[in-house]
Amino acid sequence: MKNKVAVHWFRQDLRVKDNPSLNYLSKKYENIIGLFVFDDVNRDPRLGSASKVWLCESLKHLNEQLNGNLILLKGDPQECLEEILNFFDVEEVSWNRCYEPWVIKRDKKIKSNISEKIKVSSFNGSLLWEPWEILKDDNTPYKVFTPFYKRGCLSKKAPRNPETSKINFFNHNFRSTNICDLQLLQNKEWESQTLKIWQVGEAQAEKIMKNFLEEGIKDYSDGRNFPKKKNVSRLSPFLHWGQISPNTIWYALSKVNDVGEENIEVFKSELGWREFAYYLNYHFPYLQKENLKKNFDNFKWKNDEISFQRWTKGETGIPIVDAGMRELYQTGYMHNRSRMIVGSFLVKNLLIHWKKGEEWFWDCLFDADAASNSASWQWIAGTGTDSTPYFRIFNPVTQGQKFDPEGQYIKKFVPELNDMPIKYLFSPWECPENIQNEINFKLGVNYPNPIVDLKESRKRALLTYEILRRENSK
DNA sequence: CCTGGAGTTGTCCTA
DNA sequence: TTAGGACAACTCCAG
Repeated sequence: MKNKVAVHWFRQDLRVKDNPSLNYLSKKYENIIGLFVFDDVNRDPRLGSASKVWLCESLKHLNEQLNGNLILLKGDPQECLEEILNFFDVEEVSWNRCYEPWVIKRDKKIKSNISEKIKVSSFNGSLLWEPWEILKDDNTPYKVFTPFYKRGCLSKKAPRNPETSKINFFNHNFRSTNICDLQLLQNKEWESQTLKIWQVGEAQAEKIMKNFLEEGIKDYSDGRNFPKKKNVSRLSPFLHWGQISPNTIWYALSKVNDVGEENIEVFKSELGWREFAYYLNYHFPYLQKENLKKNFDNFKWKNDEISFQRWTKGETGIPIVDAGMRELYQTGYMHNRSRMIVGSFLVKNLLIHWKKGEEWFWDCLFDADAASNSASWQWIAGTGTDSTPYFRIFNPVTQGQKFDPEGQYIKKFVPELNDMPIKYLFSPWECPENIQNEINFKLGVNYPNPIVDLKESRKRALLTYEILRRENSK
């Protein structure tokens, strides 16, 4: 079987290590062609701005890993594949699966079309457990995380062990689009600014993981709640694009010693939440667009564009919320604790539809992931199958005091409040005028008044839910 | 089919 | 100051 050419179609698996499709092909074929298609035809929704930046950087790295032999094309993958099949003497095409509804639909069609002339194989390169393999005894999908994870996943077979093969990428003379011609970048200041704290690529993913396992995992269970601490992995963008496999992380965790079983288990369960999001998106393909809990369909969301804009800019006048939103805009990332706080604030205090928040995150996050993003927004909004109960409304003042006790996170992203005494840092609207004068600060000038009263808006949210409940019981 | 226990991440009030 | 219970009811899940 040697000396034949096979095509590996890269999608959300931009890595060479532990890549099941590549492993499979490399055992059968001497020469492998690596293809990436920027599909701007079928994609739903379109890539967010941050994702485009990440992808652009990633493709540069991947091309280097392939010694410049990555074939980069733009358009409809079906047509691109046909072109390659006509040019080379291709024996087999293979890829790792994606799980978004639109991709499943697209790939199914492509597979049935080209498998008439050529062998096509697909693999699991991005999940620890296939969504269709985890079902309850009655063969229906789980809706609650804990039984899904513990009984559904952990008691099933262990995840695939990571494996890396030696791969020969074919030195070809086929056309390849210049990365710049994909028009992923708009030469905006924002693009280079956000990238500053990141280095993209497979090698970097491994480095970050190693560093996290040495430094961050130690106090993960507790420390992950504090935005200023270095206890979160920040591997999410790499996981999304497959620059590291969850399997690699899963088994690397098992080899870590002396950091406490609890920390390891909690981090593993976070990988479990990622699985759960993909699982929900697979079994409930409307996850991205509609409430999982249908009884929320009549909820009276507010159409408040002005408040929404101020939320996106981090100008709500609530320090911890603004810090989170500015972290997002400035770094393409937001700490998990802040995500919950700003999410709760948008959906409950402002009564703005979770979909609006989901879309903003989609555009700004380097780790923008359709399944995780939608599932998490539905969780915080209370519209998900297994979500926070509606009466649980985060108090951003308390949250700040608890999880940013010294205010370092707030001050980093909201430097206007640098001199604010800690007593008023989380609620500057309570700072008396004489103290404001002392620190040369004026509320409403140097930093905005809060756009809503926290107590009032909390009451209003509870009332709105109460109305929904009554409407539904009619 | 029935039944009982459980459900990521909170807040507020009260004693 | 602090710990404990209420918050509201439902659906999910497993025996």
